[in-house]
Amino acid sequence: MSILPSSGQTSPSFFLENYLCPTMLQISVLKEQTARVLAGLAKRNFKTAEADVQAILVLDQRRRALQTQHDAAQAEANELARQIGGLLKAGDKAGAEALKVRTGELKIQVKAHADELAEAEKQQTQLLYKLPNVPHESVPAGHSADDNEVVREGGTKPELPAGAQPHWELIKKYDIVDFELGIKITGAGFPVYKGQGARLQRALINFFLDQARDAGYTEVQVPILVNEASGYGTGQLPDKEGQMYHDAQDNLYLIPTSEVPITNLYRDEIIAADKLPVRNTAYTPCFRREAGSWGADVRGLNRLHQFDKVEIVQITQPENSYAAHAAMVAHVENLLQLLGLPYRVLRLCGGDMGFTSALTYDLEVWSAAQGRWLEVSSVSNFETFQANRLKCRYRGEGGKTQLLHTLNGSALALPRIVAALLENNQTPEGIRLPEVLHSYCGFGVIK
RNA sequence: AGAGAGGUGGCAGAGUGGUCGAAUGCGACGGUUUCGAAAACCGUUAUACCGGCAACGGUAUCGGGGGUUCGAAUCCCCCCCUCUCUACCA
Repeated sequence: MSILPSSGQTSPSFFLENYLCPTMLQISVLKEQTARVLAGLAKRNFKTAEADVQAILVLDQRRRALQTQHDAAQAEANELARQIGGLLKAGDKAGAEALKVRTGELKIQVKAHADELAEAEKQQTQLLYKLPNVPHESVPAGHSADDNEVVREGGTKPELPAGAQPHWELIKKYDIVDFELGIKITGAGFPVYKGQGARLQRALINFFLDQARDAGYTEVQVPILVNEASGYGTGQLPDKEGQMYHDAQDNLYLIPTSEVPITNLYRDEIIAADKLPVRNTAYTPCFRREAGSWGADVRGLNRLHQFDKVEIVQITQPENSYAAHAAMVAHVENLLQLLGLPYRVLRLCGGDMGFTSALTYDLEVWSAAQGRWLEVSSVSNFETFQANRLKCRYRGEGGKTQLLHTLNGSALALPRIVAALLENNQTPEGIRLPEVLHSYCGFGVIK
């Protein structure tokens, strides 16, 4: 059965009502590793885990029993239809009519079984949708960002000169980002970059893409509008509908991250073993409605509706995914080191981790003038959680298809990097950019 | 946006009510042959679910959903998508 339509647009309710089997966690995992699942969900403070898992397993048993019955009845009906065909060919009309009696009964049975089966599957699916991914064993328990674990820090926090300013003052001083203009033509959260500001954006994008390419990632350029199936594939739908800009006329969504189009490239694919691991990178603008966010934390470039980001994505065999994950974190760390930004690496606790992730490291840079850490990257391993929906598989031992692991990370998101670069490197003579950017920018100092 | 054509296995492409999960070709894989390779020949080559330790058996799937029928790739209805021409346009 197909989780997603092989082609085409679908009505908004397609996935919820027509179910099929869009499981997120695999039933087999729930069944065989119940204790691990429950312990993991506890780290996420997921209160109803035990009852939900129980209910899913009971429904699963029921579902399978129903399918066995359904299949048996259907098999009998198929056999009778064959016989009727033979009889009619032989001219035995009476014999055919006699068999049709039984066939009529079976038809009713099959219909009843099919309805029950669909209902059981629907219920099961709805419960499965509620369950977040099971955290990796290294994930600490916790309720909020305060419980995240600082894994390590790098770089040195700068001593700022007297009269140092936050980036929202600096961008005015050097006239490189204009929020007022953005408000005029679009709205709040859509800045206009000007002059050296615009060139810095372009430089960072190129720098990040080149670094990713050097690290073995293949650059792709993807659409920034995606269809509904893609939203479901990576898990933005049905949950985070309100976070995405939506074009109702064509039922397309503006991507919140290029994770969505890049990962969906591999939707419904069985990837040949010699093509693994998949390593892709892309630059795209990203769009987030960020409904309901407000306050001092969102000043300046800290939080925007549109921002630029270079993303790295890997798709690996299960046994390799955590090594890949570590390599991705190291890649991002290296970027921050090259940029000379003080940073720290956090292992997110169960309560702060995204719904679909099994393990997430956040990388934060020190924003000297604001005196706070800013998240600039989030590197996650989704294990099979996304792949299960995407039907992204490879052929493993004995030719059996197996789900792959999907991973992604920001490498990097620009606005907060820009904020930190501006604040940390401010001098009376201007903003001294790190060496690696000079050739990309065509200048070394913003003034 | 207007008009038309079409959606079948990895690809191409037959198939208009019955043993069709689907001819044929290409590709891929295995074998024969060869010192080796090519060619030729032989064979294999979809996915998901259910049952089974397994061998294997069953069910479903010919864009999606519904209907007619004992039986649907094939007939009917609705929807989606793609292509071509026109219009528009970087």
